[in-house]
Amino acid sequence: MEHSPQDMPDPNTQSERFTQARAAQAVAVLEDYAEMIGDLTQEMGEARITDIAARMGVTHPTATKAVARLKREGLATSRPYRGVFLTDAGAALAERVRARHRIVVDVLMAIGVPEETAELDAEGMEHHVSQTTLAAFEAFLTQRKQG
Amino acid sequence: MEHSPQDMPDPNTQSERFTQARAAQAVAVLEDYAEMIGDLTQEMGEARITDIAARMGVTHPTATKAVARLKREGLATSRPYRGVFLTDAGAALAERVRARHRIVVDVLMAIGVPEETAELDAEGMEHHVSQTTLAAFEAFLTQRKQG
DNA sequence: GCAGAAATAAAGCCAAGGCTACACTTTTGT
DNA sequence: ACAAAAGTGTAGCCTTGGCTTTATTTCTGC
Repeated sequence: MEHSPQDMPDPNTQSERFTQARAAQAVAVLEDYAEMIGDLTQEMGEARITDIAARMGVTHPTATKAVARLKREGLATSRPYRGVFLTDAGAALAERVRARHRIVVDVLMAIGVPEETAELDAEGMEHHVSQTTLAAFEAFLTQRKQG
Repeated sequence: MEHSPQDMPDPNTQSERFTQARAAQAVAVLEDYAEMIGDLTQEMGEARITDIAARMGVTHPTATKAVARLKREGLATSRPYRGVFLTDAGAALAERVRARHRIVVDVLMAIGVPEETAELDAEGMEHHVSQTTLAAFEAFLTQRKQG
């Protein structure tokens, strides 16, 4: 006797969702580091490995590895014992990430989430917010402001 | 001349956010598999490795490894060549995850995100939704329904 | 200008979560 | 009943992203 999964999405649809979520997660680290380097460059004049590591909550070798990956992906440059700098592509990514982060936090707060919690949760959530969802978020915020 | 990062959160606060996001990510796989096993058990009578793998979008060895981790964590049981079953703890986790998923999807849709996109994005976002945010989501949905 | 402190680099370990390839059960169909 | 198909298990490889330890370089204070 065959049971059929009436209440579940079909296997193909479902597997694509998980696959996509994994893909989003794979770029999350790049996004976070790019944004961090951008912020530090802007605020401190340069982004040093030690500061990056401290703010990301990792040890400096871990930060160094992440920067190596950024360089490999063409998002950053650095020379030994010197700071890290974003390429144009890296800066563009950082800016997109920064904007998206702000919108996610604003939406959470508009819904009633306290600011610190919004910042906390947004840090993980933002990487999974698609273009479509982001557009809906912006529309929602605009409407709230005007209404 | 010293630049001070006036527009950035202090390093400690910020590192805690990233650390927490990483912690959430670490349990995401457990949550996803637990929910999947629960769903399959309910809908098909049992959860077989092949079905789990197909729906998670991975190969069966990968699913087997994940199940091994679930067993190690006391969330599931299985015997060779037989299906996978959730322990009480696993079933409780699956139910929490299922409920949270539904709420996240509902919130996204209430904000104006199309259903399929909501399902897609929720799959990654949900793991980063804290208790506090979840409570705010529920309040938001209730208010919408009543208003 | 030099010694000690701080920062960076380099090497090597670990677990997680993907994969392929191959071996072995179990189920199925005739 | 037994051969073929399907399902499952196991081994081994890769990358990522953590970590510690140890070297090297740069910076700083006197």
